[in-house]
Amino acid sequence: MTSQEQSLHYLQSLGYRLTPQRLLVLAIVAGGAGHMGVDEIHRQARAAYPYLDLATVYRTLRLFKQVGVVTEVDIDNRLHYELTAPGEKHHHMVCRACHRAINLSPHYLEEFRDTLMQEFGFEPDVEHFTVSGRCLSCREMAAAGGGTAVEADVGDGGEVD
Amino acid sequence: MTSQEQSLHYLQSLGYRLTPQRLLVLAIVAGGAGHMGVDEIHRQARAAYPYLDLATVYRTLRLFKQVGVVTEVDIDNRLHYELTAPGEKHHHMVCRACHRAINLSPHYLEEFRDTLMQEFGFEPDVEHFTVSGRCLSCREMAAAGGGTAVEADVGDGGEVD
DNA sequence: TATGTTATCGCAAACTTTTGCAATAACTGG
DNA sequence: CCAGTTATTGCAAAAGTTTGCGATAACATA
Repeated sequence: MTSQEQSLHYLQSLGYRLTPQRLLVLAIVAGGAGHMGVDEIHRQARAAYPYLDLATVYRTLRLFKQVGVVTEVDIDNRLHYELTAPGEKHHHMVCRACHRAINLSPHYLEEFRDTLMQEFGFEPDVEHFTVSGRCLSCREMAAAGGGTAVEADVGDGGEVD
Repeated sequence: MTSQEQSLHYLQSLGYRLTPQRLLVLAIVAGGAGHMGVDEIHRQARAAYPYLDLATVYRTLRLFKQVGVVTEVDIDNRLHYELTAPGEKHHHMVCRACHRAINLSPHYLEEFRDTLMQEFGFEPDVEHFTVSGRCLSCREMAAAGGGTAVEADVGDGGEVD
């Protein structure tokens, strides 16, 4: 049983229905390399099934995220999704300057999570976890370029995961 | 010199201009108790200066956040802002079920931050940090209510901060 | 104080994401 | 396999947030 089929069984066991739209979106996210933007998922989905609406894509991805099938990453104020790889989960550090996403092993979060659970009874969503910040190269660049007030507008950002 | 005036001087020292709109927005956020929604800030601002546009409020708050004057908190997919209190900074845990925000002392983040800096050279924005998850009471409720697939729609959420 | 430069504003429109609603289709039980 | 229940869809519209652009006003210099 592939991991896709597992996800589908899991959805069904939770009482959700298996629709062609959901199969399609899952297949596309599974097929894509790394994080995919919502619009790209929608575009690919339309190629196979032209009637599929953007709202359905959003709803489907929200559901997938809720049950843990996909992982949501916010890159430059836009939602991106990737398959949650069980066993080799990872989180993300997204640079606020170049918008590149760097993988982060869950190991770094475990301690933090445990502390929050013990101290506050608060269960953080480490499944869907993203830290924003500045990556090494952007920090170096900023240090070299020096401190103008008006921040340089950064282009599209580069390859991701 | 009040902390508001300090913020304004700081803005100016970075090369940003001091405009009535910025003074107004800063005063309102400083005057509000706890996190304020963008629309509420806008409404209050309009009372004093009816021409002030929503886009300006957004731009102003984004700038304030960027320079660290305010802290952004995402509550149920809506942006909220509060004054960054230097010396007594805190972060937030936002419950994804009841949307309540619980304060989190920076102490819990320091170690995490140091690790990321050392291992990856990545400087996380712990200034503007929010963990989503489920709070104690919502977890207990979920455990009692048990596992229907369709999640109960949760109301407006309660007091914050 | 007068003048030039340019960051900022207001407005309008775009973009991203969410939501209401009637029609449809997935699952259930007979 | 058929009918009933209701989750899900597509569509349209709203809500929240961002952006382009010409006009304005803040700051610097003289």
